[in-house]
Amino acid sequence: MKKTYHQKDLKEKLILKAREVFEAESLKSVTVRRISKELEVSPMAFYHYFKDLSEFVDQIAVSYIKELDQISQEAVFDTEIGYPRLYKLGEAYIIYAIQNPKKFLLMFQPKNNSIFDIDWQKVDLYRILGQTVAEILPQNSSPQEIQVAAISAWSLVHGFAILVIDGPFSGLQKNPEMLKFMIDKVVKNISFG
Amino acid sequence: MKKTYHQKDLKEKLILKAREVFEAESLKSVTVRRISKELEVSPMAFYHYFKDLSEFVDQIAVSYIKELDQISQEAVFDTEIGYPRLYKLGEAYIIYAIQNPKKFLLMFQPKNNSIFDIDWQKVDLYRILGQTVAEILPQNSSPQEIQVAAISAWSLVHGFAILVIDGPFSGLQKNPEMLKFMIDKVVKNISFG
DNA sequence: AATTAAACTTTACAATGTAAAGATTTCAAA
DNA sequence: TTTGAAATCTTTACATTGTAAAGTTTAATT
Repeated sequence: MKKTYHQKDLKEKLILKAREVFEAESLKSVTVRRISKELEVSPMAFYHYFKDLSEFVDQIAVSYIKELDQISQEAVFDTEIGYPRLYKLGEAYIIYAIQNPKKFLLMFQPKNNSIFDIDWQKVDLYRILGQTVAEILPQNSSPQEIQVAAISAWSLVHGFAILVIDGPFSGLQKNPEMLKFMIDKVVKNISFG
Repeated sequence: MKKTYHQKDLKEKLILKAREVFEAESLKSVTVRRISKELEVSPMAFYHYFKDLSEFVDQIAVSYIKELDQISQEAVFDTEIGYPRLYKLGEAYIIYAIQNPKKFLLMFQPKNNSIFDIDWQKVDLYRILGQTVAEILPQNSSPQEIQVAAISAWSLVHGFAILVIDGPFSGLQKNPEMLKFMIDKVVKNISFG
C-alpha cells in the first residue's frame, strides 16, 4: 500500500489541476471525479477542502482575477501617469481578455446560482483603475466623480472585450490589423462625461 | 389510455416551459427530464425536436434576443432621429439588462462548448444600432466608420450593464437614484472617437 | 386499405455531485 | 513513549443527470 495519504497541499494541487484541465478543455471537464482521479485521490477528498463544486469553481475564478491583477500592475508600472497610463491599462485588459477568453469569461460569469461574492474593493485592478483615473481628474475631484469616471472607463473596455470574444463583433478576431486598430480606437475613446 | 400522443406543437411548448422554469428558477433547473415531466411527456420526446440540451439552451437564448429586439424597436420608434434616439436605445438596453439579468446573461454567455453561432447581422438590434449611429454620423461616412461608432456605443452600454449586474459595480443596484444618474451619465457618454 | 413516416415511449447505461460512515495518519499532551 | 483526538483521506451508496437503442402508436400518403 503505497497510498500517499496526507499530501498536505492537496487543496492547492486541486486548484492547479483544475486550472490545467479548464484551460486545456473547458469548464465542463472540471468535475470532482476528473480532477480527483488525475491527482490519484478519491473523489471525496475534495470535500475536505471545498464545500461543493460551485465554491471550487469560484475559487478558480478568483485565481484568474489575481492573474489579471498582476497584469494590470505591470501595465501601469512602466507607463507615465495620466492618459497614457489609463490607455495602457485599458489595452492590457482588452488584450488579456481576447487572448484568454475562457479565463476572462469565467471571472465575470456569475456561476450557477452561487452569489460569487467577490469583494471588488480588494481587487488590485479595481484600485489601480481608481488611482489611475484620479490622477487624470482635477485634484479636488470627489470620490463620486472618480467612481463615475472609473465606471465609464471600465464599462467601455469590458464591453468591447466581451462583444469581441463571443458577441456581435467576434468577426474582428479574424482581422488582426483591424482588431488592433479598434482596440486603439476604443481605448482612446475613454472619456469622462 | 388517454395519452395525448401527437400534441403537434410540442417544440414550442418545450421552449415555453423552459423559459418559465428558467425565469422562475435558474438554468440549472432547465433539464430535459424536468421540462418533459412538466409537459407530461417522456424525456425522450425532447430529442425528436432538439439535438441535445446545448442546442435547446441556445434556442432559448435566441428567444430572448428576439425579446430584446422587440424592445429596441419600441425604444427607437417614438424617439426623434439623432442623439436622442441613440440615447434612448442605449437606455432601453441597459434597463432591460438590469431588470432581466438572467435573460440578458444567457444571451451573451457562450454556452458550454457549443459555438452558439448567432448571425448577428440578422438581429434587429444590430441593424437598428447601425442605422441609428449612421443617422448621426456625416452623410458620407463609410461602412467602416459606422461600424466603429456602433462598436463604441454598444461596448459602453453593454459593459456597463454587465458590470452592474454582477460585477464590480453591482452595488449601484442598491441605490436606484444613483443608478439612474449613472445610466444617464453613461448613455450620454457615448462618443465616436 | 396498406404502407410509410412522424411522434412518442420504454428500457438501459454511464457519468455526475455528494451524503454517510469508516480508515489511516499526524501530532500534541500525558 | 503512550494515548487519544483531530486532520486527512477512502469506501460504499444513491439520486439525478444526458442520451443511446429499440420499440410502439398515431398520422399522412398512396
